[in-house]
Amino acid sequence: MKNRRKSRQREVILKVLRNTDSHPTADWVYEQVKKEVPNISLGTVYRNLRLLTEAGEIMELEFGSTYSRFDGRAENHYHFRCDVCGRVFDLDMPVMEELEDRARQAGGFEVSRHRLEFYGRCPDCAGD
Amino acid sequence: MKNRRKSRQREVILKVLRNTDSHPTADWVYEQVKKEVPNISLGTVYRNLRLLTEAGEIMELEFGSTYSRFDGRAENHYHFRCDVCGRVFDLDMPVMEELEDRARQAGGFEVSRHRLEFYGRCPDCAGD
DNA sequence: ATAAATGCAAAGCATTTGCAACCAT
DNA sequence: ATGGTTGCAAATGCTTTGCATTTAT
Repeated sequence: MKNRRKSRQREVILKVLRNTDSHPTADWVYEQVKKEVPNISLGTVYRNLRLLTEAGEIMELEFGSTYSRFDGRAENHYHFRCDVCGRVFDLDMPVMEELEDRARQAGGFEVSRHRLEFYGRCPDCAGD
Repeated sequence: MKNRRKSRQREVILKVLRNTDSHPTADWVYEQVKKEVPNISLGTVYRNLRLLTEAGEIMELEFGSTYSRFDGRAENHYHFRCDVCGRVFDLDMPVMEELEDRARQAGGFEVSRHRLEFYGRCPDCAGD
């Protein structure tokens, strides 16, 4: 791993992500960070989102095929994605490490992590 | 839903997907189908992959951010993705509908489906 | 006859990258 | 001084789309 220097841009990006639970896209993060660092470029946002993900500081979520969303919480947890409004919610339910044992047995894999997502309608969109 | 006419192209695409368990990309499907329908275009492959997914005949998997992979089995089942070689495997373990109840309780969502994926190393890549 | 499906090529669009300037250590 | 970081813009690369033509029903 490369030596990392700190940068204003990266710090603000991380702060923005830590202060929202909205699972924003790279572009949304860019817009927010611009308020504090007006001349930051989108490329820098992408580069730092990658670095922060690699460093285990944040989590990258790939839902629809278009763009990724980012989560300021890096520890494993589960998500719910609303089919109607597209919002992503963190779920308050325990992470079940046992599931990984079943996957190990199922195919002789070395399992290091898992991802569980639910889909449907959120309370706000329930009546559509 | 629109009326569907049958087309040679769509039939071959579905056949290719049903006869492999390799979770191919759109481009791989395109290359295979070309052997039987030499002048098919990539656009047609994409259009039909979409139609087949909407019709519930196949399943679209979004793993890495770049391209989607497709699975000829449409019923829910779980997957394992190797971090080293990138291959995706179907897991022979039961689908746990009960998980959806926990998500419902966790946030009052209407849950219609879920997705569970494991990551790590496959047997072939275990010694890296 | 009618509308769905196709091939082709152009367009879209999120993400990546090359490069010179800049800045943290 | 050294090399990680940035802004800018051009480039990528998967996927989508417009359009004239073909084809299934």
